[in-house]
Amino acid sequence: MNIDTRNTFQPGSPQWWSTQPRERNSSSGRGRPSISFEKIIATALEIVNSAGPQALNMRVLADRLNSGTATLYRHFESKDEILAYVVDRFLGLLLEHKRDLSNLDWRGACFVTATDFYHQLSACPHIIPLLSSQIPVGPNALTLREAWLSMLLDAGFPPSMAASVYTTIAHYVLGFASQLSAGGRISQDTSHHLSQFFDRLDPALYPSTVKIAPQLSNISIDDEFSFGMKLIIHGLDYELNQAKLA
Amino acid sequence: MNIDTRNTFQPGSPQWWSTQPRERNSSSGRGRPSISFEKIIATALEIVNSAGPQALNMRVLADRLNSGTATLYRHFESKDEILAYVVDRFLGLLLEHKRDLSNLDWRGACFVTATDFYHQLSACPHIIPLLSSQIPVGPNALTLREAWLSMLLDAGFPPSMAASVYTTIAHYVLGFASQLSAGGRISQDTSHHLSQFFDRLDPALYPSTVKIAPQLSNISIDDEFSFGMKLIIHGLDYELNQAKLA
DNA sequence: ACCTGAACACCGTTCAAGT
DNA sequence: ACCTGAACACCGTTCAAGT
Repeated sequence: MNIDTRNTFQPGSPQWWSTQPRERNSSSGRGRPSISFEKIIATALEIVNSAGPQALNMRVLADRLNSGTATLYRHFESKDEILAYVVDRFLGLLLEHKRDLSNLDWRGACFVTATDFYHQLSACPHIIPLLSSQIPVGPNALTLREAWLSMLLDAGFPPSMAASVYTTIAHYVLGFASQLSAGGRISQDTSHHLSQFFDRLDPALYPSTVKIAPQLSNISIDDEFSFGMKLIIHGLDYELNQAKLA
Repeated sequence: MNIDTRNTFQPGSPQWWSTQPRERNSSSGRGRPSISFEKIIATALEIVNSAGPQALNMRVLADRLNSGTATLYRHFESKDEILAYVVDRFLGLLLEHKRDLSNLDWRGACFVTATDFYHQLSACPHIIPLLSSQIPVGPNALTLREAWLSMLLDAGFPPSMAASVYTTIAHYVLGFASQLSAGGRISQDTSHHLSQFFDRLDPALYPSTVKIAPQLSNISIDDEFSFGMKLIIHGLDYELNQAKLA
């Protein structure tokens, strides 16, 4: 736990992103910096992915780059800015692995896209807390959002509904992933402990919890994810028909 | 941003909770401590609610209690333990304000319970990041889970499905609330900035995003929440019928 | 001009001294 | 026995000195 928000990230004033890809001093002729923008972010993402956000501190990052902490501040305003770029680079992975959705209807496309997002998050659980603490507005985030929204518009959702659908699904995936990261730090060990904990509860006090204890902790989290996504898509189907009738 | 997880909370081994309400040295006759367990948690919750988790540090908390930091460690093992109790105390508010659901069917009960939870989170947005970073297993968390699960079982959901439904809705509410807290730090100001940011995007690059920009940032977040909850409940209705037929 | 070691400020935690 | 000021370890950030 231990959420530290000393330097509050202001998602509403995304001061680090321009609407055009920012030209960083990556190889600007004379006086080229010894470490590049890209190299810093790549290294930071490596550290986060392998050891979690708490393992990323400016000293470790600088050391890994054979540099000093102060040098990092020549490239980035703050650690938060670095983390924002790390998140966007992670979202870039989704773009790279994007599947062909052209022969799926919107139901299939929603399911596949959400599931791919979820699986990518499962593969990089350490990214999840970072994603919940900011509204991603980097270039890759924008591209992903655009793809989602245009798919929904093409499927015939009215604009106001497309926005709601996008929000609903995004929140569902993120909410699911959040608990994944909370429970997933040492997941094999953890779920066993959790299951034991629920089993040991007094059945007189918590009859339903005890009854469902095996399901609560042993069911495949992936199956639970699919279950909820199907619920949402089914509900969407209904709403879309209502909207078309109106 | 700036997620600090130095002292990782282990949700699977909830070492601080017993299955019976723990008897703390609140007024144990002789040698009573100058500050009580309850007083510490109440003060910590006040600080978190009014100024956010980042404002809660051991020095501030000790000062507010006219004590020293070391004294806090006579009552709690760590700051994380304090935060876990803060979360459970927050969940206690939900129990206090619980509405009578007896004349609602499960659809209404789901909707009302999820919405009340969501509203309580909106009223205490600073609690949200704490909730996503742990699986609550305190006494109030257990009582709430029990109420949910027994309601679902009573409604005729088979046990395995009740667990999935509980998980789905919990994740949805939390995912929604997460973005609320990410975007909600200075929400009135923030949503204006976000909307400006989306408006200024190049329509050639992000046509759908620009088209939906007003919806994306201006739509009432409460309406979006209701929309998604209705989707889920509608989907549940379908699944429950399927299960009953099988 | 660019880089960076060293310092500063801050915070969780512990310890030894005080009552 | 209980409390707590002071110290320790750690980390984000800055600054002044070095090249």
